[in-house]
Amino acid sequence: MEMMVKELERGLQAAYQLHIELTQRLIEKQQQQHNNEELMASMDHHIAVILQSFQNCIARLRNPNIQDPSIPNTIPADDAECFDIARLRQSEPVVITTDLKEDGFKWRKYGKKPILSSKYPREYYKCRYTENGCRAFKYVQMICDAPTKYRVVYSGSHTCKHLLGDSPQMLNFCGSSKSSNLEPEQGHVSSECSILVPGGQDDSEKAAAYRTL
DNA sequence: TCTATTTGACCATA
DNA sequence: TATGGTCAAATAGA
Repeated sequence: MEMMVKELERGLQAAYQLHIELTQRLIEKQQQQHNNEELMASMDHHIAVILQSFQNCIARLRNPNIQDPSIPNTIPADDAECFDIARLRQSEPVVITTDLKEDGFKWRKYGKKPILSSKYPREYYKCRYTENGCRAFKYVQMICDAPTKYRVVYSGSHTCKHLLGDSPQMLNFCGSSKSSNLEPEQGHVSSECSILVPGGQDDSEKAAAYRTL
């Protein structure tokens, strides 16, 4: 049983890595030629399906009582400390990344706070174009330093068009509409180093995903 | 001089 | 009341 979970987690992690690398290459390619939105959207869709399958299986194996993926799972206290459960329950997309390079948007840092449950401070960012009505924001928190990993939590939706390379089709955080009722832009494609955990998913899936990282 | 970052203070919430 | 989130003045860098 535990071995099955481990194997699934390994597959999930590999799928995440594939997602990250493919997305990164496609973004690079897109900056040279602007005609591969269909390919990106298609790739994103297939990878999302793969990731969801892994997450569902892991969640079910870890908690056989789960009848439906939408039913929240219980997360061990240890994990709760690591992953800030209060935030997870707000159904925001979370990204675990090893670097904080461009994610396709321009951000302005507006705050930094030490977090009690973590030895690393949390940094708060808003979209650079909030004055244009864009309500996207995120916060970044280092979750370990060797190797360096950051958890990035996104909230709100980008309504601005100021994306890197002026490619408005590049990214929209599907499922992040808790604080926005705006429609997602056409062709949501996750960004460089992104591991999307859309808000529609349940906590057990998220927790399963996090445990692998 | 403009823009981005830092940081202390204030506010909201549990 | 403790904690997290945001604001805004001060500061740094280009």
